[in-house]
Amino acid sequence: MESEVEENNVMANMSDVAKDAGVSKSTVSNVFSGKRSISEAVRQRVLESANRLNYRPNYFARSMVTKETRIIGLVMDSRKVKFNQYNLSFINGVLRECSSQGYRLLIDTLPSSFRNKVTQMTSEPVDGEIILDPLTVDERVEERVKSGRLMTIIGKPPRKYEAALPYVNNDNVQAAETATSYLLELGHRNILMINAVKKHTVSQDRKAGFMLSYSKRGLSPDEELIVYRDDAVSSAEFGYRTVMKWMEKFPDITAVIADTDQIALGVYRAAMELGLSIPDDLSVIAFNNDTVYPGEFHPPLTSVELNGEILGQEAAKLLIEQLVAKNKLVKQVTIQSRLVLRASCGPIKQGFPV
Amino acid sequence: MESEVEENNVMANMSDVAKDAGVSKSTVSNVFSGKRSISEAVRQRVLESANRLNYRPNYFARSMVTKETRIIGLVMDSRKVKFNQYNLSFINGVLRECSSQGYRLLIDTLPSSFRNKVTQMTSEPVDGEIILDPLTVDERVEERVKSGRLMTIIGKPPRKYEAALPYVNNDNVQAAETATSYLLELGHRNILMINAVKKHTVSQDRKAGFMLSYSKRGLSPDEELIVYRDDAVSSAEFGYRTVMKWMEKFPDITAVIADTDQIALGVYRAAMELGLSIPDDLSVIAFNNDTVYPGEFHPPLTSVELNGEILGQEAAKLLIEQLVAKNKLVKQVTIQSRLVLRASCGPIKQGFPV
DNA sequence: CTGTTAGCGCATTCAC
DNA sequence: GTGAATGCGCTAACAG
Repeated sequence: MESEVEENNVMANMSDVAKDAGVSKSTVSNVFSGKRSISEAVRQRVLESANRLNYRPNYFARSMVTKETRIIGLVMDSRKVKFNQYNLSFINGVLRECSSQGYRLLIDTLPSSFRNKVTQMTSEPVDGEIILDPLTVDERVEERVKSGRLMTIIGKPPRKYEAALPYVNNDNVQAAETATSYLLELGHRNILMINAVKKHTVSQDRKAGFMLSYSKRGLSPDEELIVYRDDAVSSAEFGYRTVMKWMEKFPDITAVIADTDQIALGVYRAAMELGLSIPDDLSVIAFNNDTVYPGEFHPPLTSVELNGEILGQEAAKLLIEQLVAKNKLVKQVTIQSRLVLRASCGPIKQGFPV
Repeated sequence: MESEVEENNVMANMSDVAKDAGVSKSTVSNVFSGKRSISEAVRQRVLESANRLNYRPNYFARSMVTKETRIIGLVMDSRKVKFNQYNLSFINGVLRECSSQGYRLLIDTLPSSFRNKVTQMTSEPVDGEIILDPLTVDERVEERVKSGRLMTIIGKPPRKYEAALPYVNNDNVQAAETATSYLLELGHRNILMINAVKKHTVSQDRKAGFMLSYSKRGLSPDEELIVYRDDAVSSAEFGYRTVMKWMEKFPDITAVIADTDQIALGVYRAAMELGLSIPDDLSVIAFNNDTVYPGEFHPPLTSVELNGEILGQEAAKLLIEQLVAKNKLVKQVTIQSRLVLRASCGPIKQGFPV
């Protein structure tokens, strides 16, 4: 009993197994690495010994000589130490790809205060990294470019590196255009666009798509109907207040495009309070950020699926491609969004002013 | 130019730095490990050389000799390859603790089909692990106990190891009792309890807390008012349908306890449709699973905060304690839930039957 | 306070 | 097919 426990704690190494199986170390090595074929008899003998001794090749010793870790790093925004729900969909996508290609995922969230201490200044134990929430000027990217580390960015990379770094991103112009066009086709003309925060580039892209959709039809929107989210109140509250306020000033609004699910939550409440039926009196579309499931709205929310998971998966795929190619291949992937029709949009009411 | 790029790609090692700074390898080692004090002059000289050569100590080489990785593994349920939003709060908690103690987090999600291939059978590059979503009989735990690996479990551990393994868990009995007592104190007697799925142990604990609260007051609930969630429809839909159905059969229901935020979403909709005002006609409490922010309900949802983040943080803390102590210390942490009063509950209407 | 030496556990030349 | 050396980059004992 005692000794059993003892054995478990002291990890056997390759020599132990070689000795036990009566073969040389390199034979054991080849059994586990599969690099050279070993006779089935010997193979079995080695595997048995290994099993009996509870042996597994040491991850680090192997990595040290092969110079690869088969670990991918996920680098989050260091200003916050928290993933949000949209990040979660990226992660799940990354995870799916890693899992299918045999990579592990390391969350890199050590504050720079830590990393800059001399005793913490180590190389990262990863083959490459995925950068989340890139900034227009991003020192994480800067630092990695300088030391020649491999990476892929999710989102729009720092302008400086836009042509030099691989990234995956949504086509935000197209996303907004898709939503807008759908509503225009239904006959809506006065569409309230509750946009992202103004300082994020995504809001500019969305505005562009919105405008583009109108102008392609020889129309032009009332720019007063584009309102930017502000951070002061919660998303739902902002959606609610905006609709309440704008509907009063522009009573001929017949449709709303909402930046996120949560905003749509507020839009729904405002509609309810104003006695507006969705979709009969008001059509609603949201850019889906996987926060509230569209099916949990009533009526189910028509949305532009941003596909966070796909983005994450593509990012992982792109990074692993680089690792295998062992050079920095610069490839940019744009994911088109898809409009998923549910029940929150309808044609404009007959007799309404157009 | 050329050579600059070249230098970046070929990682310098300790000997290079030692040579460049004119000192021995061990001096360089000590500068970076901080194990022995080095004269400031030499220290600076070494740091400069390191900086110039873009040197950082190799993570794996260090780990190989120190026998510690300063990496914690997060082991998810291998049947699914996806984190849900409740998992996310655990992760954020774990991350916060890791970040403050200088540990990295490795997501372990490789399918066992992969891990069982001989060429993939390596030791895990972690010092210890946190197990998510434990099952009543869990082979992940089984396997780790056998090989003597350190771990901490979030949730209720397999019965077999309940006394032998460290874990952190909510006090689900207390959580349900708190919610129920609050409503009973407000005068409610007919409380609809929309419970978790029956096969999960949590639903039994919640039922126990519910019953306990009544019996402490010499009351006893109508057990028909305890209904278990089923997986057939979405959470919100289930909440909606249940309230619609039960209110018809038991029109004297004046309060609802909902298993999750999403269910509460459906409860709110049902109330709206039945013309019931919250909280005047119907009080609502939910166990908060961080899915929809309570403030995004209208009126804001009173809830029992399950504190997923705290759970995650405590789990990490517990695991790191073990790592430092270098032995399996068995300690179990129970987190009490807190009732957060918002605006969805009120006293029972006067004149109502009690 | 600094330098020398010997491994950590493995993969990878080579010979056989 | 198999086995004996060499070294990956580092830390930890030494000795000076």
